Amino acid sequence: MSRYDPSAIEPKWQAAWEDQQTFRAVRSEDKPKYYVLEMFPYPSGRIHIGHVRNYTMGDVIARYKLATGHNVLHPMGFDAFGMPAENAAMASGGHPKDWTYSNIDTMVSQMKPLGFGLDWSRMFATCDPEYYGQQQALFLDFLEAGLVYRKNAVVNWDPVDMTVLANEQVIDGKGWRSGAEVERRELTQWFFKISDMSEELLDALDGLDDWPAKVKLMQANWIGKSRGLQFAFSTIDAPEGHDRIEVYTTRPDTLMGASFVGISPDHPLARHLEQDNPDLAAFNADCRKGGTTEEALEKAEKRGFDTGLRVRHPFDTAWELPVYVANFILMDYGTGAIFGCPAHDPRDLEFARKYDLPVVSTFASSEDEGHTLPEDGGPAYVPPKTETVIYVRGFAGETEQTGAAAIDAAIDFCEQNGVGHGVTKFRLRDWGLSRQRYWGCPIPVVHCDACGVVPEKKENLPIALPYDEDGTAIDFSVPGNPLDRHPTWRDCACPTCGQPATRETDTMDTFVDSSWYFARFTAPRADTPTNLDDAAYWMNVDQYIGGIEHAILHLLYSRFFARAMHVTGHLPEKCKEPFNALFTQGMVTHAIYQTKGADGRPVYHYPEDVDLRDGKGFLKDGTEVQIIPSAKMSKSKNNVVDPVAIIQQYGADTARWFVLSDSPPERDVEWTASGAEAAAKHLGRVYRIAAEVAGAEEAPTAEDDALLREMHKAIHDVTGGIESFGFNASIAKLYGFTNTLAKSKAGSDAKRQAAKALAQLMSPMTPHLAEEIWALLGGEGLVAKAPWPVAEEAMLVEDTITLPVQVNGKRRDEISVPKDMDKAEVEKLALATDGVTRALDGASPRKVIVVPGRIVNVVA
RNA sequence: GCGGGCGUGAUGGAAUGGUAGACAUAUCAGACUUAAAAUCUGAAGGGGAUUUCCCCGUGUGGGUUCGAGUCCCACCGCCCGCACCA
Repeated sequence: MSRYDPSAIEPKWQAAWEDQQTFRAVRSEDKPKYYVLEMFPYPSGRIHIGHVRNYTMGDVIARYKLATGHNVLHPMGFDAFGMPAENAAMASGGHPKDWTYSNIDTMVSQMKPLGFGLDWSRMFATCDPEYYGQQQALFLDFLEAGLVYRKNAVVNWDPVDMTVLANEQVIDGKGWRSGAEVERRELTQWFFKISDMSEELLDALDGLDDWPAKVKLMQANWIGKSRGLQFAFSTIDAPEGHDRIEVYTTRPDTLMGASFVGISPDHPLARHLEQDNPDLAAFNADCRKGGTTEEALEKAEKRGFDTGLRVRHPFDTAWELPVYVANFILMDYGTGAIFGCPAHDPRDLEFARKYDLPVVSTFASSEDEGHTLPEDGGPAYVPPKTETVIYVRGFAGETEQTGAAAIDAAIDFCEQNGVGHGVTKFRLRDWGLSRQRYWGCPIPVVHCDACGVVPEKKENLPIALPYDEDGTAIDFSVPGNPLDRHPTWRDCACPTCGQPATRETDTMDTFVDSSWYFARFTAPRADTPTNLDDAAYWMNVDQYIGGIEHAILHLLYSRFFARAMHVTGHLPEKCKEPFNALFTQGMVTHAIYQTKGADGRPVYHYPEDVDLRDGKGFLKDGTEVQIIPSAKMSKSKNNVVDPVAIIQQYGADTARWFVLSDSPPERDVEWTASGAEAAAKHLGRVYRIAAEVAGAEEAPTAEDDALLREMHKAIHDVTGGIESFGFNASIAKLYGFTNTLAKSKAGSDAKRQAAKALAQLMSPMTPHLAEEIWALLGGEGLVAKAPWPVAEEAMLVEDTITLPVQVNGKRRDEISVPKDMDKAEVEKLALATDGVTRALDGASPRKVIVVPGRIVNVVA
C-alpha cells in the first residue's frame, strides 16, 4: 500500500483544478451566486502563517458553497501602495515599484501551493495604473458630486528632515529618524465628506445582522452621535470680536456646577490673546508640540493657562467664571470650547484640583451608600445616563430623574429662556486623504494660476507615477516627497485654459485603495471603475473575513465608499452596505524562546534551535530557555513560522488543517511543532483508512446501521460547524468520526459510503487529500464539484436518551428513558434513583424540575 | 486617557442558562518489535475515601436563578483600535 505523500498528490490536484477551471467565477442565472472575500494582503515580502489561516477560512467557505451549488466568486489581490515600499527604497536603495512587484511575485508563488480555490484571473494590485487610474476617475466623480473638498488640517512636521510624518513615525513626540521634537503644521488638504453620512452610517448598522455585535458597537461609538446644548458665555472686557464664547455640552443638566470655561490653544480667542501675552504664546506653542494622535493628547498631563479673562454664567450675570486655555480641548470637536463641571467629569476634576477651582455637585446618587462627594475629595460622579439620580442643583425637570430626562429638560428650558439651542453632533470627522508621499495614487488635480484648482480630464487618466527623473531612477534616500522635487512630472497644461500649470503632488491615503477593491473584483478589467451588470450580479460580498484591527477605519471607509459610488452611479442601490456578513478572525501566535545575554538584554532563539522536553526548552548546549507562550509573531522576536517551510515538511493540507483545528477562528491560535506533527499524522491515518476501505470486500454486518448513523451525525455536525464558523468544532467531529470509522466492524459497502462522506466533509479543509481518497474510493469527478452530502433527519434521532439527575444543582445520578416519556413518569424514575435517595437522606423533595430531553433537577 | 474584546486542566481548547474539561497536544501504562521509530489499545482536573462515594474547581469578589463557564455589578490581568501603519 502506498503512503500518504502530499508532495506528490498536492501538485497533481492543483493541476487538475487549473485544467478544469474549477474555481473560475462565471456568471450564470441558473445558480445562486456567492461572493467570499478575505481582506487582501499588503505585499510585505513573504506570506505569513496568519495569511494561511485567513485565506484557509475563506477557502473553506468558498469550497463549501461551490459544493452546495453556488456560483462562487473568491478573488485575490494586493493592497500594494504604502510606506514600507518607500522605507525599503530609503534603507537599501532600489525603487518602491520594483520592490512591490517582486514581493507580489514571491507571495503569489508561495500562495499557489496552498491550493486555495481562488479565481486568479481576477488578480490585481492597487499600484497597477489600470486600478489607480479608475480610482482617479472615482475621485473626479466624487469631486463633481460634492463629496470631496479642500480645507486646512494639521500634520506632524519633522523640522529636521523637513517632512511630514505619519503617526506611526512619531515616537514619544519625536521623529523616528531625526529624533527631533515633532511640530504641528497646517497644510491645505483634500477631504472626503464622510461626516455628511454620519447619521446614515450609524442607522444602517442596525441592518447588518451578520456582523459581530462588537464591531457594530465600535463603529457606533466611533461615529459618536450626541445630543447636547450649544450656547454662549458673554465675556467681560474681552478683545473686540470676542464678546461671546460658544460652547457645546452633552451635559447641560450640570450647568449649575460650572466652574470654569476652557478653550483650545487653537481657539481664535487663544490665538488673539497670545499676540500680546508672551507667556500664553509660549504655553500655546508648547501645547502645539508633540504628536497629533488622540491617544497622545488624552494621556498628556492636563495643563491650563489662566487668561485672566472672565465670563458671566448664562443663568446669573453676577456669577463669573475664569477662562483657561487647556491642552486637552480639541479645536475640531464641538466649538473648541467647553464649560468645566468638575463634579461630573473626571478630566475636569483633575484640572480643577490642579488649579484650585470650585467643585460643585449638581446631582447625587439616589442610593444612600455613603459615597464621598467630589467636593469632599471623592471621585467625579458620572453614572450612566439611564440611572435615576437626585438633582441638588437642578433647574429643569423633576428633582429625581434620569440623566437622559434631565438633559432633555435642560435643553427645553434653555431654548425657552433664550440660552442656546439643542444640537445633534457627531464625533466622526471628515476623512483627510492627502498624503505627502510618492508611493500612492496621485490625486488627479491641477493647480493653475488663472483657474485655481482644476480637476484633470478623464481622458488624461491614469495620471501615472513617474519611475525616473531625468532618465535616472528617483533617489529615495532624500527625505520628503520625490514628486515635489521631480524636474518635469509636475508640469502640465491646465485642463480648463490650456496654460502651463502644475500637478498636485499629494497622493491618496492607502485606505482609499482598499475602500473599493471588493467592487473592482466583480469586473477587474473594465475600462470604468465598475461594470454595473457585473456589480449587480456579484455584489454584495456575502462573507467578508479579516482582522478585528480593521473593525473601525477600513470597514467604515468602505461603507462610505459604497454609498459614494452609488451616488456617482458606480454601484447599484443594493450595494450601499457592501458586506452582508463579516467575520473577524484571530492571529496565529507562537511561543518566544529567550535567554539573557551578557548585557542583560533578552536574546531570542529560533524554534528550530530549541529542544522541547517535559514542557521546558533547551538549546543545543543544554542551556534552558525561557518560554513565553502565545506571542504575536514578530521577526525581531525570532518566533515567525514560515509557511513555505511547513508546506515542504508536511504539505499544504497539514498546514491548512492545523491552523483551523486548535482554536475557534475568532480567537488567536498558537502554532506548535507538535500540533503540526499531529495534524500530519492524522491526515496520514485518514489516507491509510481510506486505502484499506477501498480495497476491502466484506459482507454487510449488523454494525452497518450504527456506522451510517454516525456518518449522518458527522454530516450534520460538520456542516453546522462550517455554516457557523466553528471550524475547530467541525474538525473535532471529523477526528471523532475517523475514529469511529477506523474501529467499525461494518461491511465494506457501508464503510466505503462513510469514507466517501469523510472525503467530502474534509474537502474544504484538506482539499488535496480529499480529492485523492475520493478518487481512491471510486468517487465520480472532482470532490470539489461533488454535491455536498445531506444528513437524513431520521438517522439523527436516538430512541433512548440519558438524562442527568441533579439534586440542588449537583449531579447525583442519571436515568435512561425513551425520548418522549412524559414528565410525571420521568420525575418518578428520577426520584427513585440511588443517587437521589442518598442525597435527599430521608428528606422529601420540595420541587422537581424536568427539562424534557435535557435534565432533571430535584430541589430539596 | 477613551472605546471594544478576552480570561476554563500541564497546554490549545469544548460546552442553545442544564452531566464542566468534547477533540487534540504533552505525559504515563500496555500491545507489536531483538531494539527504536511508526502503528494500535488504554489511563489521566485537584484533594480525600479506596471498585460503585464525598469535597473543591472555569482570573478575583459579589448578585440573579431550581440550576451560572455562560446573565448582571465591581475589581485584576492581557489583547485590539484611537482617524497619516497596513
